[in-house]
Amino acid sequence: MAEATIRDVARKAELSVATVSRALNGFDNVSEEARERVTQAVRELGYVPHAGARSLSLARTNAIGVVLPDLHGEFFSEIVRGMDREASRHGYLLLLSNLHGSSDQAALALKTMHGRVDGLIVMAPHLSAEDLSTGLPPGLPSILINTRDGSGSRPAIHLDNAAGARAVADHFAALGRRRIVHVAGPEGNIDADERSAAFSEACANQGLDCEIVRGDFEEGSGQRAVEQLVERGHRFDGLFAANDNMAIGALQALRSAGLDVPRDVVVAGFDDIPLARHLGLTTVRVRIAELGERALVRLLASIGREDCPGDELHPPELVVRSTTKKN
Amino acid sequence: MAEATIRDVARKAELSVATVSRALNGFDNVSEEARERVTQAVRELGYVPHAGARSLSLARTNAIGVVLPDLHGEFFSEIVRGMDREASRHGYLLLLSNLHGSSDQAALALKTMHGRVDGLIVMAPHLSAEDLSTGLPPGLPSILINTRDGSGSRPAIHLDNAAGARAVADHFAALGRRRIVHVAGPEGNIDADERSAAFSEACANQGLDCEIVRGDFEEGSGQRAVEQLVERGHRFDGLFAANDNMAIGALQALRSAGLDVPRDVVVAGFDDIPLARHLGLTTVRVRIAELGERALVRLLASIGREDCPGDELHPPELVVRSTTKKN
DNA sequence: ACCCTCGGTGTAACCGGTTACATGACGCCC
DNA sequence: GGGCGTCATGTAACCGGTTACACCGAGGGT
Repeated sequence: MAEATIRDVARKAELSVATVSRALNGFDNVSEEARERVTQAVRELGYVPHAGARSLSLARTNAIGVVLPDLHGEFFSEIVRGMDREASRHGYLLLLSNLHGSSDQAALALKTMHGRVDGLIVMAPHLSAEDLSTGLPPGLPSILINTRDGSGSRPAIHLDNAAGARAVADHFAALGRRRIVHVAGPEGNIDADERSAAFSEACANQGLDCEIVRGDFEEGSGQRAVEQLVERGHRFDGLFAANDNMAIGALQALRSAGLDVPRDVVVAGFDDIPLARHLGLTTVRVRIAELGERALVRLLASIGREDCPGDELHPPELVVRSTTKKN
Repeated sequence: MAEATIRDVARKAELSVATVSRALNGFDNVSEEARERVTQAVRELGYVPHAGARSLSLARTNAIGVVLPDLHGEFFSEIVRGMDREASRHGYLLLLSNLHGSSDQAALALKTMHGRVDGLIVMAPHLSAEDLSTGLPPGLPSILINTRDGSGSRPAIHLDNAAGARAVADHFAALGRRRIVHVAGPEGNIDADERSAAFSEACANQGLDCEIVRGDFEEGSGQRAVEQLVERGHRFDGLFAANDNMAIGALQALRSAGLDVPRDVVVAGFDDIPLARHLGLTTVRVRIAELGERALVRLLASIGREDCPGDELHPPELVVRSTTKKN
């Protein structure tokens, strides 16, 4: 039983494909009788329209491409959830592509989307502006999230990493902490870079001593960072990790080393993943799902008519919990 | 600048579309010179092949449809991650569709996939076998996860909910607990139903007293369940929630009520989300990502050649942590 | 010199839908 | 009865690729 096509339906209903197509799409210039015969034939044949073919002739796919880096769990799940919520509200599907790895692979992933989607959401904190502009199919509406883009010519959404980092430095200063450690994210990642640059600047402004060690956004790297600091006898009374994952690893290591949080060391993270709330971790809240939702809204707008390109800066918000609360 | 098509490339390179197509796809019966001219023209025009059109003529999309219910965060993220890992290894993209809501909507979502994907992964614990068989496009390879399917005629993967639930009951019995509460998931959800049925049967076998209250898989419902039990003075020394989310809510409520875990009440959940490890929650480990990975592997197999339909049962594993550890 | 093979190329049909345009039937009005 | 508008329907081109098949020229064997 080969798949039935619209021509099979037309034959069975003794009508032309045009009429069948019109009937299926609810046009009003179709007689009641024809409509009847069509639904009958559809039922008998078990016909299901071929979405791919439809897209081709309509030049419209009702799908949005989502290109994400290989993300730490919570963040990924939340941002996709936000996008999905908005997408399904408007009858769009999400086509997912994780670009693990090299920029060649990234360019390929972007090209693969052409002709499959009506628009593209790209989040690639580790790609250069150049990789991006060569990779992005021209003429395909797209929106960038937390991505380097010199041009400013495309719609983009950025997280205000600097504001978040400053809030943490100010908070530490207000608590009277002076010797701070910052566990940064991987070099070249734009979020990591912005957070670390803004944080050390803010520390300098507040007269805080700030030591930077490098991590990779994974829990284990936060843990190792603290272990090494303790081992070489570095003293500090405040720790800011560039994301919650690393902060959580750091927490464990601090406690293993017999240091009390928040008495001996105050700890803060970044992102506000659900786990942070449960562990009482002070952090910078990002409202990830909203970010995804907003990206989709703007993308749909720019698919509809020409939408103003331009950056949009999402303000984060410091959430103080027990890892920095004086008691 | 309208999008360049393969015919534009052919014109510019002064070749036929056939030769261009062959050159682009790396056939070996193309002269070196022609190949050269094609790459040149492609560069000048900024040509990117139209994946949708390609799919139509090849009858192959290199995409897998994933239909999931509206999932609690961790689970969603993990299972998609597993699928994605395997998919991108084989050059497939994932087309996501969350079927929030009614079974009409579900049927629609399934149909929308026809002609866009080479295969379908469906996880719909709340759909009846009937809804499914009417909704699934025939002729499209598919695999079901944790889904009611009377027929057994399709490839399917099931979680051994019963074994997991029994393991918890046995564990509680071994700890000497007698008065047990089970916070079940939403009625009609196959996972919820299987867990609750197996658990109460196992309790009966072990001579345990088991009270069942209903939740909805969300954290808040676990919390409320405990609050109500405490309020009406129900005494119990063991609690098994049908998932970790609810177990976590229950934990909070127990502590607020001044009950000590594990001394007064032992608590266990189901799923082993990352949070469970951090909170020391005893639970039934599901290896969610592996489940997703495995689904994809089997689906690809059944796309290739005819693959044996049939169930596959994934054994879960009890992980004992501090919420039930005698100290 | 002839035939055959073979490698490179082009023409046109095809995938499964949509839709501009043509057609033909019908009713209405003068 | 002729002209016209309206409505349901059909024919065929089109979306942007792939590919079966035809074609052509060159080289080799006898």
